[in-house]
Amino acid sequence: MPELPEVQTTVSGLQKVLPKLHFTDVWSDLPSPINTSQTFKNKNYFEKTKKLILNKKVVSVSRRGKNILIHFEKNLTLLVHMKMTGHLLYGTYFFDNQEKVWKAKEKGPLQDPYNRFIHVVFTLSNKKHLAFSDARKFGKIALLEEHDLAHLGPEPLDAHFTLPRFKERLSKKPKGKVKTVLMEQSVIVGVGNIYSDEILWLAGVHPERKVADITADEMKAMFTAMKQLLRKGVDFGGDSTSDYRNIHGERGKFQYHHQAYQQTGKPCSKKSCRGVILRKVIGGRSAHFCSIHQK
DNA sequence: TGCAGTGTTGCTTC
DNA sequence: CGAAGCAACACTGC
Repeated sequence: MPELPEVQTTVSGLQKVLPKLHFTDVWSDLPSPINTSQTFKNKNYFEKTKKLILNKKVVSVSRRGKNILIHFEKNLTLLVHMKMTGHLLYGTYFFDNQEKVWKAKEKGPLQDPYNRFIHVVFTLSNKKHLAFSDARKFGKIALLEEHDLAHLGPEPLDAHFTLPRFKERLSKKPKGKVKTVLMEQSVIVGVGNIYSDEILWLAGVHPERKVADITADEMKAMFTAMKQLLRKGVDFGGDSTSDYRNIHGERGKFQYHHQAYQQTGKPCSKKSCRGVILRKVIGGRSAHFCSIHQK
């Protein structure tokens, strides 16, 4: 789910609704949420954070890599990472005392089954809610700290991110397999399993090629494919192959344009290529690629 | 029915 | 130091 285009879709949605509002309450089903040490899983941390963010106006919402940043007045920022199965959902919710879960009042996409995994609910000053659902509870919600973003590579869709810079970043890991390196957030942010498969299919590069052996032409092809596919992902509102939803509970449409990801066994759709899409575990992730044209 | 597979990432191990 | 493996968790689908 959430790679750069999905996170950007969520952020774009939040940018339309959150600024100028403030949170009037925060609920969470402690101690079940959310991920590791300094997060909402810790009751003291939750209470402390709640006290800090309540009644402060949201100034803006931004994205850094796959991190969502909600900026409040007084220089306070809340970081939300959706990891595998997180969603931020905006709507009017109510707590069902019988079933002990939050439910959306609206009919429509927000009635989605993922509501039953809501673990955090922010009540907003317009009486609506921002709910965080997360089936696998890998997600992270915490106050932003300096070191959270320190290790991150450059933004691939930034206009200043050029081909020479792309080569320079990848060459930090000359011995790495190219698919793995593309997904490393310290090299470039935003690319995950789906988009890396699609980028390498379009560029015609085998996912297990060592970075040091990639030719200049191939570098250029990967760079172009990366910009093109991430933009396409944003344009289609993200990828809902699995459970990604935007803040209104609606699906993205990038999944209808996969050429490689989860296309195992299908004929390759590249013009006059006779290949078939293979699946292989590379670096612990399932990689999908054409048997012929990705060399 | 059981087990393999699922977007991420950070920690441990070699 | 870097690369690889695995754990965090819970569900879906074959």
